[in-house]
Amino acid sequence: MADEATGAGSLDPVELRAWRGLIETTPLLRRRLDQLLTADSGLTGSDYPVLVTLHERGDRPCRSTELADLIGWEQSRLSHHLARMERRGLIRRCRHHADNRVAEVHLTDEGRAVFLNAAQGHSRAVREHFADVLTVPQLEALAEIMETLQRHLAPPVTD
Amino acid sequence: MADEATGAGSLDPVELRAWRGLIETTPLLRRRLDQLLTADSGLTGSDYPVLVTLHERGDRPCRSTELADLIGWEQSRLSHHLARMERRGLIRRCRHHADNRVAEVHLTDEGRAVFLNAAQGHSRAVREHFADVLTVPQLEALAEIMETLQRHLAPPVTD
DNA sequence: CGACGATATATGACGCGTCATGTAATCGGT
DNA sequence: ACCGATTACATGACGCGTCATATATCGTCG
Repeated sequence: MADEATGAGSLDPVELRAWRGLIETTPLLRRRLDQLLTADSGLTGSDYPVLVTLHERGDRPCRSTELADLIGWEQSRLSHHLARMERRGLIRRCRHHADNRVAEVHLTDEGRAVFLNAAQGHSRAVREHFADVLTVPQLEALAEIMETLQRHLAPPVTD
Repeated sequence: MADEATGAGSLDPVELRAWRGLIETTPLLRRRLDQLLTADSGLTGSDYPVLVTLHERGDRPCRSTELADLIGWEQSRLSHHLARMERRGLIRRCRHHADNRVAEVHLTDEGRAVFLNAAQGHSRAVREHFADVLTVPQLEALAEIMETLQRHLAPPVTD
C-alpha cells in the first residue's frame, strides 16, 4: 500500500481534478464575492443569508431556531452571528411574550435598508463571477451535482 | 426596481440552484471530511495540503513562500498555520544559512508518520463522500466548471 | 406546588483566515 | 561603506464557525 499515499492517493486524475477544483476554487469564489459585498455595503457574506431570510418573511417575526433551520446553520453559529449583527444595528432580538425562552429576530429599519441597497449589486456580482461564466448545461449539471452530494451527506432520517 | 431584491434577486432558478448548492454544500462536505480526518488522525483539514506538499518534495526543503505558492495560500495564512503545526510537532522551521530571512519548512518524523497514516483513510473518505457518489461525466463536468471559475477569478496578469 | 426533564438560546474557548502592520535581512545604487 | 527599497516572514486584532457547556424557561407528573 505504499503507493503514492500523497492524498492524491488512490484518487484517479479526474477525481482529483474535480475534488481539488471544488475544494480550492469555492473558497476563492466565496471570498471574492464577500469582498465585493463588503466593499459596497459593509455587509459580510454571512450577514447575507440572514438578511435575505428575514426580508422574505416580511413583518412576520422569526424565532432564532426557525431562522437557523431556514438558513441551514447550527443554532450556536446563528446565535454568535446574530450577536454581531445586533451590535451593528442590523437586527434586533426580543423575547417572546408567551414563551420567554424564545428570541424573536427582527430586521431593523437600517438592516432592511442596507440589505435592499446591497442586493442588486450582490446579484450582479454573482452573475458576473459565477453565472455568466458558465453555460446553462453547466449550471444544471452543477446544481444536480450539489444536490446529489448533499443527499449523500445527510442520509435520510433512519438511514 | 423594487422587484424581488431578495438576493435571489435577478438570478433565474437554475442559476440560483447552482449558486446556492455550491455555496451551501461545499462547506458541509468539507466539514464532514475534516471531521473524519480529525477523528482518525488528529489532523485538521488545513494540515493536509501542507503535509501533502512537503511529503511530495521528499527531503528537498521548502521555503515558506514557495510552500504558500504551491498550496495557493496567502503567506500570512501559511505563517499562522505553520505556527500551529509547529506547536503540535508536525513540522519544523529553520533559518536558511545563506539568507537569514527565509524559513525552511521541514516535515518532522512524527509529521511524516501521522500523514502517511492518515492518507489512506482520507482518500477513502473522499471517494466515499464525493467521487463515488458522482458519475465520471459529472466529475469531468465539475472539474471543468471549477477550472473555468478559477480562470475568471484570477484574470491573467495584465488583464 | 415542586422537582425534573426537555427546550430555547447564550456563552466561552479555541482553531481558522484575513487584513494591516511590524521586524529583520538583503539588495542596489552611489 | 551607507541608505533607501525590497523581500521574507511574523504578529496582533478581529470576525467566523465549532464544540462543549451554561442559563433560563416551560411542561408535566406526582
